[in-house]
Amino acid sequence: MKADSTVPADSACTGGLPSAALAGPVSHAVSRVARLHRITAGRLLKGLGLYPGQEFLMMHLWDTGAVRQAELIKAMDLDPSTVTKMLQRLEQAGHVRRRPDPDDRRAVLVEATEESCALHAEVRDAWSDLEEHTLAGLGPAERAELTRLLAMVEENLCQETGDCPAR
Amino acid sequence: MKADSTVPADSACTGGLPSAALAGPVSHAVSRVARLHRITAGRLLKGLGLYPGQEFLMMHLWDTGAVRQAELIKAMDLDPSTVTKMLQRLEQAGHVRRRPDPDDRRAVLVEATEESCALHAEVRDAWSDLEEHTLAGLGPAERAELTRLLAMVEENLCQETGDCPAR
DNA sequence: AACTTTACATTGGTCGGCCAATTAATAGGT
DNA sequence: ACCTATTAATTGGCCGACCAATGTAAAGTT
Repeated sequence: MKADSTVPADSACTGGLPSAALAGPVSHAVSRVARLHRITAGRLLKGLGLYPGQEFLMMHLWDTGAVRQAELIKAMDLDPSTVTKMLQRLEQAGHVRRRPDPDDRRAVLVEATEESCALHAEVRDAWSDLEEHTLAGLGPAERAELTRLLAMVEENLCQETGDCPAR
Repeated sequence: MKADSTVPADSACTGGLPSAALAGPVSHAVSRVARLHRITAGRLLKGLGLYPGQEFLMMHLWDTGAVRQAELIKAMDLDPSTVTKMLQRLEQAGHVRRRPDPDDRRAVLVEATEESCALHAEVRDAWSDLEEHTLAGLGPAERAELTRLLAMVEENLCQETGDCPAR
């Protein structure tokens, strides 16, 4: 007998409804998509010696050149401690260099190393791949609409959490 | 002088383009929305003694009653080690009970505790709040469209990552 | 000048989440 | 029966990300 694991015998406190997707279908979808998206990004980035999340930081550094860490934190909109630890790892990996700011002795200047510049194009390619995999099968209008709707959702959530760039 | 941090002096290897949002606008948006969504969920769940991610698991347990851990892993589509650790914490918090499966001595049966049932409604309410905050300002048609587009994206990504339920 | 507040960065702890490797028990094949 | 997969779950290690608390340096106040 194959173990009838599909008969929970109405055990605990089941109200009889499939709670998860029912209480918040979009929230549910957002969570799942986010996870899959991150995994995909991770796979693409793995060969480049980066972990998902680090690309953002590197991209920003490649764009801006040397910046104060505080600026970076504000731009990425992440917790300061998160950035500190990411930078420690990125520095040890040779992707980033840090030096004290001569003008402000508590600040730190951060910049991408020359070696990391080789990654620049590869990361961009990886992200193009990611974007394409993500949006495969969606037409231009659908992509535009998705972008618009996500922007609205982001706006909603960021004025809720308080820490959004546009404020 | 206030440190002209906006003049990187064309330092590193800047191609002159804002890489991040340019290489993958939707991917970028997905990442940001996901983070904000998770933070919001965390805030709502904090009072209930749950951390973001745990609601899914609990909701599933509330729905199904006692299940084998392997079933749970398949249903949540998470890494086995992730589930193990989550369950250890949830067990210690008193939300979950585990016992060996008599029919299969390597398997473990998991179920929500009676005390956790009090959370059931609260979690559902929290998720309703979350859903509402997320979708504020979007009309029914827009919500439907967003749901549809997210489902397409999820389909794309899950057949890419390999571990998707519908397969 | 001395004091207070604010800003910058770090450390320590916790959680979700992944991967890789391990142990134990069930199935399968010969 | 024996030996070999295959499956179930755990452990340890790592990373992103959060919060809380700390120490230091710069601004602002009196």
